[in-house]
Amino acid sequence: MERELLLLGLLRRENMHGYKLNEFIERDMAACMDLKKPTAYFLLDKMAKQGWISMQETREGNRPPRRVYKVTAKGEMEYQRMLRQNLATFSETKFPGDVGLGFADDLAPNEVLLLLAERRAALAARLDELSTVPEHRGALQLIVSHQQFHLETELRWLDQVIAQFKVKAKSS
Amino acid sequence: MERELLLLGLLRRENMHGYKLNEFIERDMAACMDLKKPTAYFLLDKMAKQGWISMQETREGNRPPRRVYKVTAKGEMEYQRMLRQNLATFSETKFPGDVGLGFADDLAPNEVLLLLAERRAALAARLDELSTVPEHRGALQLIVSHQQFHLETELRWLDQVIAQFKVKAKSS
DNA sequence: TTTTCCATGTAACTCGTTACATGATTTC
DNA sequence: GAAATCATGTAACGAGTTACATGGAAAA
Repeated sequence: MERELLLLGLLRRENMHGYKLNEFIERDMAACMDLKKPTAYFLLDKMAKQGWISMQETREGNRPPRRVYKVTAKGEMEYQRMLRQNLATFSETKFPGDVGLGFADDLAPNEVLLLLAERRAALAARLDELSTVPEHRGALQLIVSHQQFHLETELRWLDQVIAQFKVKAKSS
Repeated sequence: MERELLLLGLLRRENMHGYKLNEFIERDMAACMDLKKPTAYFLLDKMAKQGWISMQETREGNRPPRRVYKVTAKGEMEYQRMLRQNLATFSETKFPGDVGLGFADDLAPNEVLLLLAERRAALAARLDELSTVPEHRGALQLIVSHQQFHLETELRWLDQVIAQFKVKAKSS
C-alpha cells in the first residue's frame, strides 16, 4: 500500500512516465524505499485500470513512446485516504539480524566479536553512503534523516552489544 | 533464512514437536518474530527432507501423535553456517510509515498533528506491551531489549517530528 | 562497432499468509 | 453438551522479485 502511495505522491507533483519514475526512485529514494522496475510498471497498470491515474502516450521523434501518467480525481481521493491512514498508523519493524544475536551464546565470545565487527563495518558503510545522498526539499528529507537517525542509534546499540561480548571474552 | 535459523536454534536446545514450537514462538517471541503456524510446519517438513532434522512420532495415550524433531549432524553444520552468516551481516530496515511522512506537506499541519498523535499512541502502546513480556535467559533477552531500545528511540524521533509540525501549524 | 541509454513489459518463481480441514480430548 | 485445547496439516492466493525479451538511438 505504501508503494501505491509513493507512486501517487510522486505523480501528483509531476506527471511522469514509468521510466522516469523508476529512475527517480532508484536514484533518490534508494536509501529508504526499494521498489523494483517491474513492480512499478505493474502497479501503474493496476492503478490505471482502477481509474486512479490516466495514461497518455506521447512520442518525441523516433524515440520509444512514453506512457505519461497523471493522477485522476478518483486517484486524488485514494491518495488522501492512504496518506491519512499511513500517517496515523504505526508499523512495527522486524530485525532479522536479531535472531542470530539471540543464539550468540552458542558460539565462542571471541568468534562472535569477529563476526559482529563485520556487521558493524557494513552498518557504518551504509551510514557513510547515506551521507552522500542529495538533500530533498520539504518533507521528503524526513525520510533520509530518519534513516540516518536510525542507523546512528543502531550503531550505538551494536557497540553496546559488542562491549558486552568483550567482557564475556575476557572472562573465558 | 532467519526462520530456519530460529527453528534450528530452538530445536537444538530441546527436541520438540511442531505444536510446542509454535506455542513458544507465539508466546515468547511474538514481540520480535512473526512466524505463522503453517509456515513453521512447512519449514519443519522441508528441513526434514533436507536431512537437517530427524523426526520421530510418539504418542501418549490416545492423544494426537506428536512429531518430535531433533537436529541432525548435518543440521548442526547448517545451523553454525547460518548463525555465523547472520551475525556477520547487517540487514537494512525499511520504514513503510516514512512514505506518508515524506508527503506530509500535502496536508494541513494541524491535520498531520492529529494523525501523528494517533501513530504515537500506537507506538507507545506497543512499547508498553513489550514491557510485560517475560525475561528470557541469556542472549535471547537481547532481542527483546533491542526492540525496546528501538521503540524508545522511535518515540523520541516521532516527538521531534511532531514538534516540527507544531511550529508549522503555528505559523499558518 | 559495441556498449550504454531509453522505454516498455512478460513469465516463472519464491516466500509467506489466510482460510479451511480434521479429529480426538479435556474443560466449562 | 458446547467450547477450548492438542496436534497436524492442505489449498488457494497475493505480493514482490529475478531473469528474460524487445528494439531503436546515442555515445564510446
